Amino acid sequence: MSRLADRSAQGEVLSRAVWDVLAEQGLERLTVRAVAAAAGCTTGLVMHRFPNRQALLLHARQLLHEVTRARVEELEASAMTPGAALRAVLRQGLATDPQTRQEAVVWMGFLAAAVSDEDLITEHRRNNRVWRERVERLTAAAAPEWEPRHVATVALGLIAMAEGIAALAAADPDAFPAEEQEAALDAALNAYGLGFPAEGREGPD
Amino acid sequence: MSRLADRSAQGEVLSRAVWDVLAEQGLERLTVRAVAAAAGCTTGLVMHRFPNRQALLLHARQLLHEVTRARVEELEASAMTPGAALRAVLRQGLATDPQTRQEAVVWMGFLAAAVSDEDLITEHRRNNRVWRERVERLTAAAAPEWEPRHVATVALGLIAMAEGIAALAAADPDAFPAEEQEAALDAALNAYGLGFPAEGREGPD
DNA sequence: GCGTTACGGTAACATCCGTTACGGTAGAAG
DNA sequence: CTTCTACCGTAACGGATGTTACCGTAACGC
Repeated sequence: MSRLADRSAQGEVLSRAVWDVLAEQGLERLTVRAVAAAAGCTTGLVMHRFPNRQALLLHARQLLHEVTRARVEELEASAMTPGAALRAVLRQGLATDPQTRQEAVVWMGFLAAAVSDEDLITEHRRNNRVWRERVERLTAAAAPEWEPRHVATVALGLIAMAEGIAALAAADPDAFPAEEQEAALDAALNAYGLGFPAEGREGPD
Repeated sequence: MSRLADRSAQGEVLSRAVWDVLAEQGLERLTVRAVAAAAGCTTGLVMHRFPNRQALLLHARQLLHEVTRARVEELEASAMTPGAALRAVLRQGLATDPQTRQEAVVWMGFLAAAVSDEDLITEHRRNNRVWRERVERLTAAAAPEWEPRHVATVALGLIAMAEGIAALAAADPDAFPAEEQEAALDAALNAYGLGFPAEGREGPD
């Protein structure tokens, strides 16, 4: 029983080691040995936990999705208004601190790895479509009078902007400080008419 | 003299081979042998043209920047208005056809490779800052009444959106067809108040 | 026409990779 | 306490990688 828990916990430790190597050494140095060293074990444990390197990467990718999904759902649940939920959910996707910056680098590494890995690209597309539907749902809730087509277009713009800012900031943190990232996000929300009601958008209440 | 031309031309051939391998096989399979095979030569020629693999990648990265810069400057020069120039320049950064989609994948591969390559990350930052200044200049020309701070914020939003859309479409072309990409860009330009003056400013209804 | 030189292909080198097989060991079962 | 089993570290293997050394060959100067 404790064995099963240990097994699962070690899978998470190894996946987080994958993230560390991906963030600090890049995809080219993402070897089984490097992951084992980052996790404080040997390649033997890694290869007993996962059938091969590809499965290890896939598990790390899925865990990354699961972690961000949990964080996003908590943000969404604790938001006061749909507009605030939309902003909070998009904001967590930026690269404004070492934590999120590392996640952005890892995210990019998985994307680059997916070019030659059918499982990774499938996982990426599935997760991205879920993410897109979430932002569309939040956008529609924040602007109930919009037509679905416009909702989808704006949601795509917001998703792309958040992802783009994260990529830019991850690669050049000094050039894109946290304040500028958030200012760009808020300016976009305001321009779309999704800013805080007090600042311009008329609310139904 | 023809020797020098051949030398330079072969450097370009090899760099384009780097792009091909990066786009079709990904960063993990970007080996000197794969590049040589894509270029139709052997590793001997590659290693005589460049001192090592890192220099080969750096040259390919620089050539990619040079090619896109030339294309962007031509678009900018032939645009009728600053607003049209801004839109054209941003539009070429999307991933709307096989050509630009491949470029987006290559761009992402270089970014992932830059994590463990000091020269590549330096080159990336320099090119990105040049790119950012260009978009800021075009934005300021399209909206002369804006304050510099707002220009910078909107330009960042536009750059991030274009880059984000390209990344999304490169990884999942079916989910992000060309029309949706352009619609998102136009919607953003309109929302910021940078749409075509002839079309006026349209509301979300 | 001939020697020289530069160019590029071939092959080898050491190293590193993913993966596999084996052995020791710690903990559970009785 | 003994036995056994599951776990994991060690070490090896075949293959691939970046890089180097060597050698044939084709172009250029005289």
